[in-house]
Amino acid sequence: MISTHTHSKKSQSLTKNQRIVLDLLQNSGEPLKAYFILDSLKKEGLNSPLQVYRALDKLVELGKIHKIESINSFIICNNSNCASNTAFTICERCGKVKEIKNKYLTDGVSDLVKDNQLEITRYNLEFYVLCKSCKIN
Amino acid sequence: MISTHTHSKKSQSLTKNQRIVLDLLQNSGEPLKAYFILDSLKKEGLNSPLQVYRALDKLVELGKIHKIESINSFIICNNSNCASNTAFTICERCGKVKEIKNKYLTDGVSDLVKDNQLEITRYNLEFYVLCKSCKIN
DNA sequence: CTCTAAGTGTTATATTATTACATACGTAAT
DNA sequence: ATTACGTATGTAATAATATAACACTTAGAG
Repeated sequence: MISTHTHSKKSQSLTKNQRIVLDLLQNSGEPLKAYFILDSLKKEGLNSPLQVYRALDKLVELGKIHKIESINSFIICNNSNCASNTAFTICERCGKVKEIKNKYLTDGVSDLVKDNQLEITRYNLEFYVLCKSCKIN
Repeated sequence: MISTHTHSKKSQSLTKNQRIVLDLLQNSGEPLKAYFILDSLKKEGLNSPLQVYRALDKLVELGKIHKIESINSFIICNNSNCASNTAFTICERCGKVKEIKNKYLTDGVSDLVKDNQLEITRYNLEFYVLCKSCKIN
């Protein structure tokens, strides 16, 4: 953030590996596991786990994807700027994951911060649910 | 839950492996990793990861301990009856974990359920913070 | 052009968790 | 008391997830 007139590096400068990993997650829309990503991108030139994990780490850092801790999976961020704060529902029956952004939730988080005098840097919320279609069937 | 006058099985019938794993977590109070537990309990007769994981699974199921997904660790439940709902703060600097139970938070969760018509079966909330002592130093 | 930060490619290895299978144990119904 | 059944055990093997170490390359700032 030193130069002012150049294009922001962060918005453009994804490397090849970061790009292809991001594209895969984007096209998928679903949470994917690192080794699945590796297998899927062998033909694009990814050969080792580390290449995948490095790209994933960077993309998480940039807020472009999220890690869903309880299923060791990564998913594209569907908000433009949720940074490192994430909240998901995960269907216990079919495994379907949805990212949620909810006024009540964010308010709840704010209150929690206030109440406990915590300095929350980020959060990861995982709600296990029975999704609507699984509820019906 | 068929017989009524016998002691509740669930409250008493921990097996030896479940007992020693629970005791370790109880005495520790900190989150412990499965393989650390294994090493610690070699002298008590635990020999394989599976023995540990089976005990841990059962204890989680009984609500006596929780898994903290983002650090692959297990911690004693400090509430008597939070079932499978968990909320933790994790200090990003020192790693210290605290289980939290907070009116604002549970209210927020309730609202979220109402708002999204979700049938939440359980949740796992992990808040990364700078804890008080790390904040000072 | 040169320096530097970040990324790459590769091999090896560490860490976390499960499968499979044979055996034992505890409780309840016969 | 014996059988049947659900749950736990012990053990070996292996799968799944993630990182360390090291030499090399690239892109962008000055």
